[in-house]
Amino acid sequence: MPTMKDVARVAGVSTATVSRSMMSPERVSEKTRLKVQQAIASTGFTPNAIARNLRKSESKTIVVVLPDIANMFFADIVRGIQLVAQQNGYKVLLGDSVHTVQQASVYIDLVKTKQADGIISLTAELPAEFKSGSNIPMVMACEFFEGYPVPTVHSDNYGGAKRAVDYLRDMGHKRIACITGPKENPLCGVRKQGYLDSLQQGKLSFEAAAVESGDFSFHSGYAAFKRLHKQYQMTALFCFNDMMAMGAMRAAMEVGYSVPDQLSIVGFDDLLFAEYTTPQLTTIRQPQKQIGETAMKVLLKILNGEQAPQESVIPTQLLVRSSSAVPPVAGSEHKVEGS
Amino acid sequence: MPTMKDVARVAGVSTATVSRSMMSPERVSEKTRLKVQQAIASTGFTPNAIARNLRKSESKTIVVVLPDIANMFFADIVRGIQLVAQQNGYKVLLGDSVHTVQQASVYIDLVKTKQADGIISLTAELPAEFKSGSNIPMVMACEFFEGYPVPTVHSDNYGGAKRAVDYLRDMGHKRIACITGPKENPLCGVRKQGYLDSLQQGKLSFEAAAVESGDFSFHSGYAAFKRLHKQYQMTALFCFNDMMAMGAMRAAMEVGYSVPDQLSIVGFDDLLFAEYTTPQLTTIRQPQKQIGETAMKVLLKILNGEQAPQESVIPTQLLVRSSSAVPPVAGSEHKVEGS
DNA sequence: TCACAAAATGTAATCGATTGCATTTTCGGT
DNA sequence: ACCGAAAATGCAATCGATTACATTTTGTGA
Repeated sequence: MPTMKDVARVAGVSTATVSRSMMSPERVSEKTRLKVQQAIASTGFTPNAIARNLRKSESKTIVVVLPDIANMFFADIVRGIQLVAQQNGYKVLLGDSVHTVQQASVYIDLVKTKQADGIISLTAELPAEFKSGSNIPMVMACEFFEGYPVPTVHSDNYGGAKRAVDYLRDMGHKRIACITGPKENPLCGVRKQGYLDSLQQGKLSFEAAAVESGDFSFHSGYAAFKRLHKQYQMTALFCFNDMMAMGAMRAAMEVGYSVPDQLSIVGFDDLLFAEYTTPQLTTIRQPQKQIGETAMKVLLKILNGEQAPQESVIPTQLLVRSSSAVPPVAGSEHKVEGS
Repeated sequence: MPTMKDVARVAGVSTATVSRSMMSPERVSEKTRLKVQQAIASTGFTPNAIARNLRKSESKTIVVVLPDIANMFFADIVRGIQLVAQQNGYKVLLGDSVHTVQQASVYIDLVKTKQADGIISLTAELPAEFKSGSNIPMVMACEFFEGYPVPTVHSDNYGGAKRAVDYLRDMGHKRIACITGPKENPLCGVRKQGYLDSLQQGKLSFEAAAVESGDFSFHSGYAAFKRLHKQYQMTALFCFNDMMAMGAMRAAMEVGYSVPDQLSIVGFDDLLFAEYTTPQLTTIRQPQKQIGETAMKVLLKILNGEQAPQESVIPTQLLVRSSSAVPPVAGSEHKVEGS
């Protein structure tokens, strides 16, 4: 591999001049700049970015940590990050942590070892060091630790959940069930509060039997519904994400509910696939691209040493499709087995 | 940030000793190694990998170029790559090329500039330089240029397609339609040959009207079916991927086919979602993880200067689920509008 | 034509680790 | 206690670029 020295020799100048004709061409005369360019072409020289990074101690690279590359929810967030990063001369690399802290550490080490300048984490499964604050430039998107010292960007989970349930109430539903995510997930607490507040606002009483929890997967939604429908007679169901909503929809159909006539289902996320289900899923859309853009902007501020907002909340949006409708008229509800 | 010099000063040794106690501990006495370890801990030192990479001129990092991070088909391939990479001390970073050659170049430049050691490309949308052979360590997985000098790993497209159509024939289907991918995609030519050969082997005549093409997206599958069912009366449909199969299934149901009673549908890929459709999709499974593992193994050979196979073909597998069945008895076929 | 500021270029230090070679220390054997 | 080999350590060059500072060249006005 040719180095700058080779180019310098061929062009008959010093390496400093070669470097300058790339970094700050205005400081080099037209004539020599041309010579250098030709020398670069004839040698097939590509600057060794490692050496440059070492010298400038920056890599113009940021790493995005994903908990699961198969989870399409993150795709548009990454696109948003990429857009803003590119506009500011940064490269984006992705790391799949496969939901493990250990793998996440590998990517975080890239920053510690100066191979990357900063991190945007789309997962909360991170090494403990972040709980006490660290000096690694990092932004969390989508998830958050409560009160942890890491700047966070996420959508309006409370507002979105409340909007979903308000919508069902407004159509006249009185018995609204809910499938939550894992209880320890802080985001779930917030969404659940939205659910509860909407019920209360509509003077509907909360029943513990109306709530089941899953782990955000299709199968957990399926299983949760199978438990749920035995213990609670409902006309509407709000799920904390689309995957579980799809699983629940499958389960509901299997046990004889017709959707949306006897059961309205609302999800959360607006996955691409939410549109492809039959019936198409009504859901709360998270503006993923905007979340990504915002996260990157916050990270840029941190990298530039500016003051960065500790928390950025992005509004959500209700998308009404065909999995939800007014409640069934009395007598046409789904009959629970054995009752 | 503390450097090795700081550690050396604190431990009262030279930087060489510090380096050695990390790189080759057996060459350092027990006593000093301990001193060094304490010094490392007390200074909070993390080695600067950039400096190391510069010196050793390797980064132990490989980059995987994805055409579209939202396409879940690639997820398990990445996992397979990651597994083998990790076992061999390599880090894996992903780059989303968003189907553009320009973005792909950015990631390829990482290798040219020594920030990464090699590339596994999951897309054929690459700069022209590869057509004539390049000295960049690279492996292509899933796609391939015909006759290009880049080692390739892909599944048995011909055999998979033929298997799918054989299966439909064996159940008694006589009118088997097909939705292909873009005609210019080399992989499509191969799959189509599998389709044709199976027809011929079953003494079924090929009709041009039985074939429509899409671009692998849900919507294109949907649109292709809407064209197809007007021009060809079929009892079975083979789609070149699952997304299009899902789109076609939606379209088929909309125009009144019942699946699988009146129409059997078989896809290709085995996406996670193929299992979640109603009815569940029969498909040709590509062993994605194995493709990833193989690709990484090939890349390792290249990186180690060993002889690498130019082409590796991974067998596929037929997964029979509920979107396919024996053909309808005479009289119960779907009636084409207006006929 | 000369003086002097501005522009162009070169010299050499630097980034932070690794490592070949030289030097010092340790230790077993006598 | 002494010798020599082996083990441990240190010195300094090196990877390939960037850049402060020094030096040379160019160009301008009188």
